[in-house]
Amino acid sequence: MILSETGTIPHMASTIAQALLAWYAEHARDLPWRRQRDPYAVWVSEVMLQQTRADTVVPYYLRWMDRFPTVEAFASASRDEVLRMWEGLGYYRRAHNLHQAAHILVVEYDGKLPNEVDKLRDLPGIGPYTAAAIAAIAFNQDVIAIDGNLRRVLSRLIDLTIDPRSSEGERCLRSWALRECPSGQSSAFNQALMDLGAMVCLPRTPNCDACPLVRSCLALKRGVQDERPMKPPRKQIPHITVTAAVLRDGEHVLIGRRPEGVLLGGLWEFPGGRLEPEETLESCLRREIGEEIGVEIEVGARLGVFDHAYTHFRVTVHAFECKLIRGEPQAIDHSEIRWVSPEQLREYPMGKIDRAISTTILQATDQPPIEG
DNA sequence: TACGCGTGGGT
DNA sequence: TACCCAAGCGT
Repeated sequence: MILSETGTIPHMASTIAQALLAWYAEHARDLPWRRQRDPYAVWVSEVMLQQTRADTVVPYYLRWMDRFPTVEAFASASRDEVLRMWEGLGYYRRAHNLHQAAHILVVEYDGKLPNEVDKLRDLPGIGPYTAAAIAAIAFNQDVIAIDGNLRRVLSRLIDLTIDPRSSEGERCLRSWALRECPSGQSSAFNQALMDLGAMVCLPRTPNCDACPLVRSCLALKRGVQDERPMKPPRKQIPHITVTAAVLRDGEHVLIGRRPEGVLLGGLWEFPGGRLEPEETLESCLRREIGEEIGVEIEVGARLGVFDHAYTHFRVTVHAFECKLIRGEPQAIDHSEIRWVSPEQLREYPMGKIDRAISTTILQATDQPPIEG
């Protein structure tokens, strides 16, 4: 037997890797981005999958690849169309960075993704995980892409007693996985661990009976599988109250585009803002519209109340019909403002709450004639 | 290192 | 209800 330079036996998979890959060959999820190995498709899917479940991504991915089948097709699309295709997926900076990176690929790489981790890592929106995932899945490079699934699966397998998100914890997981990964099979190896985490080694009540690695799992052996991975305590999230103005001028309503880099950056919204202590909803809205849009308004009927939970805070939005009293609207806090008809609202990418307000406006506008 | 950045499903 | 948490990245 010839040993490689590192002293390991080449192409000799460990017992764990063999069991894992055999399980994967039989149980791999049939996901649309797995039906080919186009690096562009792998890239798009990986970015969509950041902090997002596969079931959620599937319809977005299919629509995306249908509309933007190549890097060039995507790069030449408008910002608003890209955001509309992304609307509902969240973390909108991902769409912005994806678009930026597409332009770089067209100009510097002939529209092709590089196969090296370091070059991938330089593209906007591609961090350590996504760079490794593309290198492994699309190019079969011997790297480990550590995501939430791998953190959980590997933490249990080796019974890691420290936070796997810490640099020390991640180093442990990576070096262990790299030793186990059969050279040249990183694509299947990485995806097998992800599928194991997504289907069997679940966050709560893992289905150890169905696990191909049940005999190797140290946490199970010690009965601490429910306490892995170790996680730091969470902080409480605040709940804020916000007002929003549906400012009308004849048939049109006013919307503004949020600047890039903030919450819901690049998306359109109904202007308004946070309720300060001792303020009424009405005075809050008059103040906010004065500050943001530079006009005086009269606050009319309440259009609706909308609740939403973001990752770091919870919000209740009170939307009001409003009329212009004095002044010409200006884009002060917004990058752009526009008067649009209710029907045009659907063309403007929006977050969850403003889309709900839009829908309420449209329902009030398009009230079909009552039959009978 | 810690935090801001969305949304939806599960319990 | 309220909380958890999911194929992370950028600063």
